[in-house]
Amino acid sequence: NTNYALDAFSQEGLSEEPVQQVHEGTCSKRKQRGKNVAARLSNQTVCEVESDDEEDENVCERQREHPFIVTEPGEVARGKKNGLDYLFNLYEQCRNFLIQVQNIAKASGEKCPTKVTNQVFRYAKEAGASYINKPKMRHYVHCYALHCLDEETSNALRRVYKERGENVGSWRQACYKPLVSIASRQGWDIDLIFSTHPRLSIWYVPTKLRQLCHAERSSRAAATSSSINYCG
Amino acid sequence: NTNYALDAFSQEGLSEEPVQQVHEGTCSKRKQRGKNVAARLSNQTVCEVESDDEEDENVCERQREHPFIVTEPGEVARGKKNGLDYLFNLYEQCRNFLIQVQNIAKASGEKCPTKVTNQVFRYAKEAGASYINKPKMRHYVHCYALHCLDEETSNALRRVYKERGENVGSWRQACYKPLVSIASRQGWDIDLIFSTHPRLSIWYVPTKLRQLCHAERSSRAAATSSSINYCG
DNA sequence: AGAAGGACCAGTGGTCCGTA
DNA sequence: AGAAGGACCAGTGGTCCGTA
Repeated sequence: NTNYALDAFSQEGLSEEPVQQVHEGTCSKRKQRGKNVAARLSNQTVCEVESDDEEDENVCERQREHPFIVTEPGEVARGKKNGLDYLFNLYEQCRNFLIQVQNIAKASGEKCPTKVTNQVFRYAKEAGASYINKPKMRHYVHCYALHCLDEETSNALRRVYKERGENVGSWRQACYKPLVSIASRQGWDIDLIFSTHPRLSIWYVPTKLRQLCHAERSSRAAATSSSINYCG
Repeated sequence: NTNYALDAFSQEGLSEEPVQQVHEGTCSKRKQRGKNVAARLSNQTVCEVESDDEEDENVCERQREHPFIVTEPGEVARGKKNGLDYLFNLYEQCRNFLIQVQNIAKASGEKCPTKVTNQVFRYAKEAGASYINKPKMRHYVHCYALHCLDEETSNALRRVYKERGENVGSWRQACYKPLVSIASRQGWDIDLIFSTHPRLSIWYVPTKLRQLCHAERSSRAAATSSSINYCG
C-alpha cells in the first residue's frame, strides 16, 4: 500500500472535502484519535475494537462496508449503516483519485483518462480506499447524477423515502424517474447532460438510464405521431 | 454483407468525397464500368481479370492491397502501388463509417462512439470496405495528422521523399519530426491538438507520437534548467 | 429479505510477427 | 528487403451472482 491518499488530500486543510484514510480493511493498526469527516459520515468505527454492541465483531472478520440506508440531507446514519451523504461523498473521492491519476499520466507523458476507469479504482485501492469499488460506484451513479443535476428534487426524494421507511433499493429505483424528466426537458440527450456537468462528466452514463430515456422518448414520439395521424 | 456503404455515399454526387465499393476481396463478381474516384486513386484493377502484365495473378489469389509508395500531392501511383492521396482518403472513409455508426447508435439509444473503434472497423468491413483494417490505419495515423495540421509541410515532405526515391517506411518515420515541432509551438499538448481538430479528433493519438513529444519536451526542459543553473 | 463486491466475460485498444 | 494485416494479448467496461 502506497500513501498516495495522504498526498492527495494533504493540502485540503479545513475545506469541505473530507479526508479518507479511514476504515482500514485489515485490522492490523488502529488510529482512533478523533474521527475525521469521512469517518463521521461513514459511521464506521475503525477496527471495531471497542465491541460496543456486538460480540462476534471482535474477531475482526468483517470486511464489507455497512449497507446504505435512506437518510435526509445532513443526517448521519445510526447503527451499522451508512447514509446517503456518505455515498455521494464517495463519488467526490473518486473524482479526486481521477485527478491524481490524470496528473501522474500528464507528468509522465502517458495516455490521460477522462473518466473514472478501472485504473482509477485500482489506484484508489492502492491508496488505501478499500471501501471504494467499481460495482458499488456504478450501481448508484444515477442517484449521484440526480444529486448533481437537481439537488432540490434529490433532497425531497430522500425525505419522502425516509419518511415512508423505504429501503435503499426502492430509493435507488425512484431516482430514475426525475432524471428522465430532466432529459425530456433537455432534448433527451443524456450523454450531453452528463458530459456538460463538471462533476458528472467523469462518469459513464449508466446503461439502464440511457435505455429509460430512449424508451420514454420513443413512447412519447409514438403518442405524438399517432395523435397527429388519427386525432387531427 | 450488407450494403450500408451504398447508403453511406449515395448522396455524394459530384462532391470531392470519393465512393468506395471498389476492389472486392472476393473475385466472384466484376464491375469494371469506368473506375470511380477511389478506384482511380487506388490504382487497383478489380479482380485483375485483364492479366495485363503478370501471369499468375489470374488465379485470383491476391487478397492484400497494393503497397503504398511516396507520391506527390495529386499524383496517381503507377504499377501495382497505391499513392498517399489514396492513403489519406481511407481516413476520410473511416470518418464517414464512424458517422454512420454514430447515427445508428443515436437512433437506437445506444452508447455512441466518439472515435474510430473496433466497432467502426467491423462496420466498414461488413459494408464491403475490406481494404480498411485497424493495423494499417493505426500505422499511418500520424502521417494523416501532419496532412491535416500542416498540409504545406506535409506536401513538401512528400515531394522531397519522392525525389530522393525513399520508401514509404522512411517517409512515415520522417512525419514524426514536424509533428513534434507543431506540438512544441502549442504547449506540447498533443492530445489537445488532436481533440480540437475536426478531422483528427476521431483518431487515437499514436503511442509513439505521444512518447516523442514527451521525450522532446523533457529534453528541452532539462537543457533550459541546466542553462539556468550553470550558464547563468 | 436486501445489499456489498469478488470475479467473471465479451469485446477493446494496441501491435507483433508469420506471411507474401 | 519492405510492407500489409490476421490474430493475439493484457487490461477494459459492465454486471452477475455466490456471499454475508
